[in-house]
Amino acid sequence: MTPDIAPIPHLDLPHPEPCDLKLTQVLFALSDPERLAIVRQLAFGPLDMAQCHLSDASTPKSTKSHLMKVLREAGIIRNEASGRGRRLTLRRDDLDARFPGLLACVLASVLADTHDGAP
Amino acid sequence: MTPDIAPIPHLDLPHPEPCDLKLTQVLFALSDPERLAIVRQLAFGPLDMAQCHLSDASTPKSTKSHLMKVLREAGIIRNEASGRGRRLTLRRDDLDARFPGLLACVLASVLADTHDGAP
DNA sequence: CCGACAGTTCGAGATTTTTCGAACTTATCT
DNA sequence: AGATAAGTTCGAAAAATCTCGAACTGTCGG
Repeated sequence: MTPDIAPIPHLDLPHPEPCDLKLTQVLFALSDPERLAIVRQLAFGPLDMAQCHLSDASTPKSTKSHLMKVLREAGIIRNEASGRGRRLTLRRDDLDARFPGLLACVLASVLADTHDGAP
Repeated sequence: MTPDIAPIPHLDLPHPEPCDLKLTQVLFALSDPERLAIVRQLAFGPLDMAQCHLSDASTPKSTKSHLMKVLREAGIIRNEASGRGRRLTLRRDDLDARFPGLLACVLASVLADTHDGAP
């Protein structure tokens, strides 16, 4: 058998078009604390994946990768190859075009939650 | 044994306090198409549960009840006994106090989605 | 009071998500 | 080239959700 159309490695991953973003999918992606924390970190600008931390630093790479996948497939973040690693960017404009104000007030609420645990 | 504090039937169900609303829980509750459709119907005012329709009219009562429970426990709707049935109300003010603007733009996006299926 | 409504709760099975290790790919460094 | 670092993908097990029937509670009409 011919190897066919080449398996294509995992460089440029698929990202949904702005018009294809689904509200329910976006809300679902944001409904997980860990993913929401990732979005919060990206609110201040793009980040290399290695610089983007999870609440538990000992979480396996595959789990982190999966969290990113859910966010990417929902159209919330862009995940591009950059050198040896990956650069993560919040798709602010695309989200705002499709769901005006949504990201802004989610971020406002998240950031207002003054990272406190116990007084 | 004494019957104790009376098992309490399913009249007044528990509703979270405004300050106890969790953003992730709210987003999760809204992330389901069926639940979002319910919220859309309540956007124009309270409704008796019997008047609140699901996409599939043949869905069992217990399933409908469960959808309402998720919305109620997230603090999105109020579910009060009213005569033989139940009255559902969107907790607009409470949601807006805790997550300013969130419900508004979710509703705006949902309502903009001009209930069309196929052209 | 009895029966028809209207809904909630419980439990079990079905479906979906999450988690994590192993194998693999690419880029950088020596 | 070989080694290492950084991630993705795959598969399977674990955990969370959903779906639905059965049993139950309360209300309203006769």
